[in-house]
Amino acid sequence: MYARIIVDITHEKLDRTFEYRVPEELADQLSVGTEVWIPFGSANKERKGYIVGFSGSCEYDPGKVKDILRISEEGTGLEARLVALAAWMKEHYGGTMIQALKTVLPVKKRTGIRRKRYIRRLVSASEGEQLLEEFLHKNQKARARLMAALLDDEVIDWELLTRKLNITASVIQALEKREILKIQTEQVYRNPLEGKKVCQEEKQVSYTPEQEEAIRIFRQEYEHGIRKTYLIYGITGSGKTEVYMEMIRQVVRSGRQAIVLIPEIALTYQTVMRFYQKFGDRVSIMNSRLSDGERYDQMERARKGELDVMIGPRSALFTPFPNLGLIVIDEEHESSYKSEQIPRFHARETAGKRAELEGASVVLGSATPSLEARYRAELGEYTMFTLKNRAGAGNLPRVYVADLREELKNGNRSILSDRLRQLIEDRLKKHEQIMLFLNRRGYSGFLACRSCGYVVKCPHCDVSLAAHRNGILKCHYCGYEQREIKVCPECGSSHITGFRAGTQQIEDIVAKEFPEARVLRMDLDTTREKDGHEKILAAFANEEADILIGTQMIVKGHDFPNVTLVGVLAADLSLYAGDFRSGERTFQLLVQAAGRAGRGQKPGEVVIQTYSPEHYCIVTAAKQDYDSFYEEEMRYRSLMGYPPAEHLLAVLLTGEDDELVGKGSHYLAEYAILMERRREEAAGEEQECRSIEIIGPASPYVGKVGDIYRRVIYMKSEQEAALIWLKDRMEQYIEINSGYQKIRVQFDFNPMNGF
DNA sequence: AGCACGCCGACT
DNA sequence: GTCGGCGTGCTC
Repeated sequence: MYARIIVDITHEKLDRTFEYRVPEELADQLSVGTEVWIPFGSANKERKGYIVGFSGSCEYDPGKVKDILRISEEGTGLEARLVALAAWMKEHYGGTMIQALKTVLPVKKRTGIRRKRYIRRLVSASEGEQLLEEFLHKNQKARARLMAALLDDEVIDWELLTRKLNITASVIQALEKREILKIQTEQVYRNPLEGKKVCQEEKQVSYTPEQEEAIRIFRQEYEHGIRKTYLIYGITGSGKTEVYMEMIRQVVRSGRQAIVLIPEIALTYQTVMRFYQKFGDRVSIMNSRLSDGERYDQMERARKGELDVMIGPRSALFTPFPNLGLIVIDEEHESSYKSEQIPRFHARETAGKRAELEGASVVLGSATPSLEARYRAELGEYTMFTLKNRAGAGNLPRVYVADLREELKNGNRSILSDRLRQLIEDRLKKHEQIMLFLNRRGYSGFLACRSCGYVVKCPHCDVSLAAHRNGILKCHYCGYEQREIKVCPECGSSHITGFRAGTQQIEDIVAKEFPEARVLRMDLDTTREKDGHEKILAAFANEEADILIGTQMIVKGHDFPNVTLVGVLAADLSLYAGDFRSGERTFQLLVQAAGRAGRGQKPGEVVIQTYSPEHYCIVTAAKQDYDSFYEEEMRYRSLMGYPPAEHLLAVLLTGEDDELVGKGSHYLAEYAILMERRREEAAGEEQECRSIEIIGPASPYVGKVGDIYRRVIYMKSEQEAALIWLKDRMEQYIEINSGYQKIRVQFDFNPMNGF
């Protein structure tokens, strides 16, 4: 018997499998995911590897195949469970086992010099010049290149030298021996929370009856060994965090550990401190600002049992706790929980699998639960707790919907409705603050009638068509095309145009209309500088400005007590963004934006400007009525077969040659149809078989990025297993066919953003 | 990543 | 010839 093994995943050049013979005595102890020691390379250096598969015969020259040495002692238990999780991720999200392993076991052992490495020049500039002469004279090109680089900069990082200047490690090492340079590694280890004072005074918290109920049921079930997924649906201010903390305390008390996932953007000092105050130094945080070393150090502390709670974004899900008891996912609906890298896993689903492997529970929380989570709750797979009452003071804001069609009829062509303009004036007088929010996405515009609100949609997919410069309207799901229309088919108006408005333009308009107001703008341009984000928010919090204008980024987190007016300038922009989640995203954004108004003592008001005031997303958001929104949205998803009603697999093909990508996607779609037909025939009378619908290939929203061309094929099915089966077939097909060598194919299950 | 091998100019 | 350094390709 032979095993396919991945050798030491820390090196990218070894990103493939090798075949090894399985010794008789080990045969019954090995399985996929087992960590083993193997001889590798001409020196038979002992290295660790992971088994990713078995076969009876070997493809490689049998004379050269070596034996597995032994099972790695460390690789049992925890490690094996994480590797099993990686195998599940590979299966469910596509990609290679190596990519999956790299995601799950982020920074491997501190073998030698991992982390960031720098080269420092030890000799003086004049000595360096001499050496450079010497190397040039002796025709030692690599050394000369290195020396010249070191004369320009005393310290250079390793990657730059090896990648860009093509200098090999042996050259650097040779010069190190001659004491011309020094190899330095960044090695700063510290607890990111160290130095922050711990005030462990147990504040007496009183819970609302709803909070108490959730805590009681969780405790009861947890004590009885019941492990499952809970969904806490709680409006803003209903005290979800207190509930999580009590649940975590319960779990920690029983000797187990907890992971708390929060969206990167919400990883604020306040949130972390709340946990820190409750759990002291047995809490650690993980964020993108930590260096690899610090991150590894935190992982190591978790593994050794020095921590009880880990807080962090998506990647914290893989914290190697020895005895994991609970995974909390706050703001569960956030799209940042879906990975943009292969494997494109969703933290919610992956947390479910990890919890199952570890014997842990999962708690999801949101004020606007994702359709997926709410649907699972309805199916009875999740237990839902509802927190409808605010824990503290504070009232829900008053929401107005401004009909931009009416404004147009009354001769107002401005970007600000009369209502919004009046309210802005009022707030400026009262010295209260205002947020203006433009929910723009970077997609090409859709076509809408400014007179009646009609939006041109795809007849097959019920998503808006995207306007292209050549006067063609395209559907990016199925490839449907039609000519741009000049007159609205509903009302005959010629005011049918694409939407185009940027934060910059809005800033100009606002400045012109309210010259006395102090305006801050927050978008990609103004936050590019380091900490630009925080600087702007801090300035606004200090009331250095009256009006803050921005995109998505201003509505998440951050309380500004003096903000009493929020204006959503064009709700339609995200409503017709052209993918099946547009409605859900719009509802979430509107509810969140509304939540920004009136966080302090003063009551808040919200103005939602739209051309479609009767659209259910707008109506339900204005009333803050999640349940009605869910009903409507779910009806739409079921009708169209979109997730979570059915499963959707997006296959994204990219490559430098447009024609090649076109052909490749065409053949792949043909092959998928063929396989699907064969699958149906094979299943024959077996009733379990349901069909897969294959749509496309089509050009995605962004048909070309840099010089890379893209195509997308969508596949829908009620059965996830059928889609996984088809994905496996396609992966095989791609591997055998040489035509796909120059095309990258990615799979994305239930994508968050349309392509 | 490490190691072997083949290539190339420099020097005994 | 042959030595030392460079770049490339392979490792089951």
